[in-house]
Formats: sequence, C-alpha cells, structure tokens
Amino acid sequence: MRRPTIADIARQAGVSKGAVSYALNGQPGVSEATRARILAIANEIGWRPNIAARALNGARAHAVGLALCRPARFLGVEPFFMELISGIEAELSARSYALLLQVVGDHEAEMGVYRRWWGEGRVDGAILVDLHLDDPRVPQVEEMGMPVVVLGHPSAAGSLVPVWADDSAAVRETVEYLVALGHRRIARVAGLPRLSHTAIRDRAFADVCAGLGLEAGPIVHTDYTGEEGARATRRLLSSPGRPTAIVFDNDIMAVAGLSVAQEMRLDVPADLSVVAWDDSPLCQVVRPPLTVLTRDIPAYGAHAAQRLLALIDGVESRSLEVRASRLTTRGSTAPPA
Amino acid sequence: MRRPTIADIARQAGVSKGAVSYALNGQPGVSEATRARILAIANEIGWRPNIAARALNGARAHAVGLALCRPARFLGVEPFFMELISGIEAELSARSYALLLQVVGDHEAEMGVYRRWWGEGRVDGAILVDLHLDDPRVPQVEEMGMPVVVLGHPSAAGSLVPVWADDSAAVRETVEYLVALGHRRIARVAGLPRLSHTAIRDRAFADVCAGLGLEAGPIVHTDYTGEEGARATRRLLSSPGRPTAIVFDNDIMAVAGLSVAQEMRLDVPADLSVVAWDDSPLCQVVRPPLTVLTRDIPAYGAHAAQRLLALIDGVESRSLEVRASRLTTRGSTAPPA
DNA sequence: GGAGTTCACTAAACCGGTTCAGTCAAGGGG
DNA sequence: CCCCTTGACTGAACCGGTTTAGTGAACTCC
Repeated sequence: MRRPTIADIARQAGVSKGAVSYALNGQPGVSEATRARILAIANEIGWRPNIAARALNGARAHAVGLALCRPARFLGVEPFFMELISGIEAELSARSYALLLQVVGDHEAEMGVYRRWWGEGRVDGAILVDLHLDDPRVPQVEEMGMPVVVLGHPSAAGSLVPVWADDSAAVRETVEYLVALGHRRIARVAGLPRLSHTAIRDRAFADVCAGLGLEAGPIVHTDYTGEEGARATRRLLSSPGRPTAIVFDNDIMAVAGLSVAQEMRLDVPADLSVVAWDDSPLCQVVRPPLTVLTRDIPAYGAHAAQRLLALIDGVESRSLEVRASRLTTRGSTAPPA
Repeated sequence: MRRPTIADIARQAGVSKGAVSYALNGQPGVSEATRARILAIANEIGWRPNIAARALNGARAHAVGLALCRPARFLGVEPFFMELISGIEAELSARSYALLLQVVGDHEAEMGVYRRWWGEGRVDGAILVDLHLDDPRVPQVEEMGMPVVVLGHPSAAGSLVPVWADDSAAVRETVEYLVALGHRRIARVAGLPRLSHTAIRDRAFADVCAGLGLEAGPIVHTDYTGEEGARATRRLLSSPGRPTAIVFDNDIMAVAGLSVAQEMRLDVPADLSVVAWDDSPLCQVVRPPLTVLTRDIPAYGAHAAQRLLALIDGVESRSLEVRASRLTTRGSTAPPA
C-alpha cells in the first residue's frame, strides 16, 4: 500500500497534478468547488506532502539544527539544556518545524555537523550555544551563509543575531544584595573560563566588588561538575579570611558547596551564604533551600527559535535582549554571623 | 553561488550524470580512473548530496524520531533523558543519522507527530519511551508500519521490538540488601502509577517483601517532582510504625526525602536509610551521598538506537535485554538504629 | 460583434539525485 | 574471423511535488 501522492488525488478528482497542487496550497487557479472536492479526496485517502519532494523545489527543509558541544555526562547534569530545548521546541512545533539535535565532541565536529546539515539541505538554520571567547564558529558560520541565532552576548556574536540576557546586571543584583546583608568577603565559583558568559560574569563580579569598595573576591573556575564545585568550596573555606558568601555558577555546584560547608560544620546561612545561578527543582529540595538567580530558560529558547524563524523568513532582525536573571531569595542567604 | 550538483560535476568531468552517480556511490559502472577524477572534482567544488533528492528516490531519510511526552519542567529535572539522548546520538551519529526531537503535551499529540514525520518521509523510524499500561500508542504505531523500538518491558511492547532491563531484579537486590542490614519496614516512593515500569517495580517490591516474610511495605505514587517526593516522605515518616528505609524512584525525590528526614531531626542513615533509582552527580554531592541503583543510561539509549537502525535495515530483531540496574552503596544506607 | 480580459485548468518542465535499458568498443573463445 | 561476453558509459525515465507557459471558454466592453 503505497503512500498516496498528488497524482492519485488528481486521478480520482479527474484533474491535473497542477490543479491539485494549487488546491492543496490554497493558491488561486482552481474554483472553490474543485478545491473542496480535491481537499476532500486528499483527506479521505490520507495524503501527506512528501517534504523531500517539496524541498527539492527549493522549499524550506522545515527543520533547524542544534549541536551541543559538551560531554554527555555534563549535559545530563544541568537542567539548562533540556529546558532550553523544550522552549525552542514550543516555538518550532507551533510552526511545524522540527529540531535536529546532535551531541558532538568538539567545535570542529560541531562545524562538520552544521556544514553537513546545511549542505544537504536538512536544516534552514541553526542555534549556536556556549559561545567562547573569540569563538572560531562565528566566522565559519558567517561564511557558510546559514541563518544562525547565537545564544550569548552581542560582543561575541560577530554579525550573527544574538539573543542574550544581561548577566552583569544579575551579578550586580546578587553582590549588592549580599553586601546589603553585611557580607564583605564574597567569592565566586565560576564555570569554564573559556566560555564568554563566564568571562562576562567574572568581569562584572570584579567590577561590582570594586565599585562597592570590597577587595576583589576570589574567583575559582570549574567544569560545572559537583566534584569541582565541592573542591572549589573546600579550598575557599579553608583559606585564611574565608568568604562569608559564595555565588555559584550553577545549581549542582551550589548543592555540592552546601554539602561541603555542612561537612566542615559551617552553618548555612549563619556561617556561609550560598547563591546558585539558575533555579531548578533541586534548589528547592535541599536544606536550606537555595537563594537563586532565576531566569525563564524555556522563554530564552523560545525567543531564540522565534528569532531564527524570522531570520529564515528573510526578516532582518538584530540583537534581542531577554529579561536578565533575577534574584529569588530563600533560606541559604542571611547576614553573616 | 548555487550549490554544486552532480550535473556540474558531470559537465566538468565530461561524463554523464549517471556515471557521476555511480562513481560517487562506489557502484560498479565506471573505471577507477574516471571514478578518481570524478571524486576529485566533487571534492574540489565542495559537492554534498542533497538528501531531499535522494529521499525522493525512496532512499532513507537518515533520521529517526523521538517524541518526549512529559511536561517541560519535569524533563529538565531528570538527567535520564539527556543521558538517554546522548547515548542514542552516539550510535546515530556514527552512522550519520540525525535525531528529530519533539517535546509534546500528550499521547495524542505524540502520535500526531509520529504520523506526520512518517507520512512526510522525515524519519525512518522512532523510539517510544515512557510506556504506559495498555499503551494506546503501541497498536497505533504497529498499524502505521513504522519501524519502532520501545524502551520498556516486552509485556507492554506488543509486536514492537523492546529494549529493556530487568527492574524486578534490581528491586529484589535492593530490598534483600536492606533486609540483610536489618530493615523490616521498607517503603517505596514510586513514580507515575500509569507508567508500566512503575507497575513492574511496584509488583516486584510487593513480591520480594512477601517472599522475605515482611509485611507489604507502603508504596506512595508521585509525579517524580521533589515536592511530591518530600510530601510522600513526610507522610511516611509521620505514620505510626514508620519505615526505617525508603526506596525512591528517582534522584530528585530521594534528595527531597533526605532533606525532609533531616528537617524532622532524623539521622540518615542511622534513623532512615535512603536509596535512589538512577545515579546522577546530584546523588554524590549531597550529605550523606546516596546509595543508588546505577544503570548505564547512555548505553541503554545506544542499544535502542542500534536496534532501531537494524530494524530500518530490514534485519528482524527481537527483544533485547540490557544489564539491570545495580546497587551502588554509599553513605545513605546502614543498619537501622 | 470583435477584441481584450479573466478564470479554471492542463501539459510539461523542473528540482537533484538514482536507476534501468541500451550502446559501443575491446577482449576472449572457438 | 566472427560471435559472445564484459566493461564503461550514455540517455532517459523516475521519484512527488511546484511552477510556468499555454489553452479554451466565458465574460466584459466599446
């Protein structure tokens, strides 16, 4: 039982393929009566357009690509990507676009994937995440001519359309809040130093500390894993003049840090305040629940997808700034003892 | 600057399109000298096959579909899916297959997505997850005739190829271990009752308890969120004859349960032993680190993908049993006080 | 009432590959 | 020396749509 084609419909309706094509695509060129008849037949025999045939005529592939370049074991850890993906999807599926996903090992492999997808006509565009400082992907993608939206700060996006949030503002809000509580020694456990948003947060952290007259708080870089978060915390808490507050770049490290503090018989929040970047259910189930920098990640993804679809449709669009992370205070922060 | 086609190559090489096609696909019909010349030209002008054109000839779409039917906010919580996806991908990308991903709201939407993907020739097959009891998707997918691999117990997979692990054995191992430690009152905080693997674990739990002469331990069903895990734990720990050990169906609930116990001034593991299903970095960063049922989720996904690719290639394959979860003991379990 | 316009529709080309049926020349066997 | 096979290659059909050029009839308008 072959899949029905427009030729089948044409035969049954006693018209030409062309007429069927017009009817099915809502184009002028057929009478309303004929159109209705054709639609009825198409519906009855369960016809579906063959995207391959459509794509062959230069039509859209109706898919966009996303290649994630982090080791699988790190990916599972952070809810970020899954939430991002569901946000992207919400926007895409509303327009019947599919998402092509691939997990790759490095940027070279990632570019290979994009080149293949684009070259084979599989995707109409892509979303670039985890921007690096001087990211080699940016010029390469620019050269390919593929519509691309970048998740990250405009300063790193070259001529590509960036969708971004003002992390500096979030850092400022956090540090100012901790200082208002009375903290003077604040540390930051950051993610991968080569990621551009890490650099931006690092700088903002240093700037805000300086602006408030604090001595520059220590920054420790990690790979986002709980182990490194724990190690960093241990180091910070063992140092002379240890911090009374630590801001972590993700939730898993914050939880690990919380455990380390408790192991070291430090009370959270009395002896140490803890702030995590990005809220997740995890932050609310630990004791004390974590004060977090909350942002709407699905919305972030949705905005990126929307921007990309516009770009694919030929609508020129520039930078889009989404709402920055906001501080949600819970039990893990308090004035220092 | 149009994308180069085989016609361009043919013109430059002074041969016909057919010859180019043979050469590029490693088929007989051209001399080695000509083949080399054609390949060189193809390479030089950067030719890529247009999958749409290939697909039109009845070739594979070189993509498989995965529709996830859980609310976005639950998806982000569990590392399970991200790990599963990276496992699937590892296998797919080795064979240059792409993964089409969509997050859907309910089973009806999910079937709609599969029908569309399959009808449009976008995918060559799909992976079905989160099997329900009497899952309506199974007969519907069977009727579609699409190659499908099911992640779940054969008893629920109908005529579809199941890839599954023996959860009963894992439950047995866990309960026997807890009983050997001296526990007599063991409870289970389970996931969604309509999922078939929940039912299987429930039954196994009851059977093993009965077999060991324990009175049937209480089972509380939840939606996998930390809140419900916490509520369930609170209820269990407040009941007369409260359990001395609780087995949770995922990590986030176990962590929530751990917090609840600590809030109630119960020491883990002295007053309460905690076991989580599925290891994740999270389980190792909390204090005490959690005893868990570990399984290799990426391998699970990889096996499913492999089975699906075989099915697409027309290789008949039957049920595949992967290694069951194994108990990894950490600090959260001990003999009852 | 003849020219021009619009409408509804058809036939055929086209997209970029694959594949089948031939063609033609070289080589081998009897 | 001729027939037969084999190898290398060509030309054209084909996949399932879209799109363009064209056709015939009805309708409008002066």
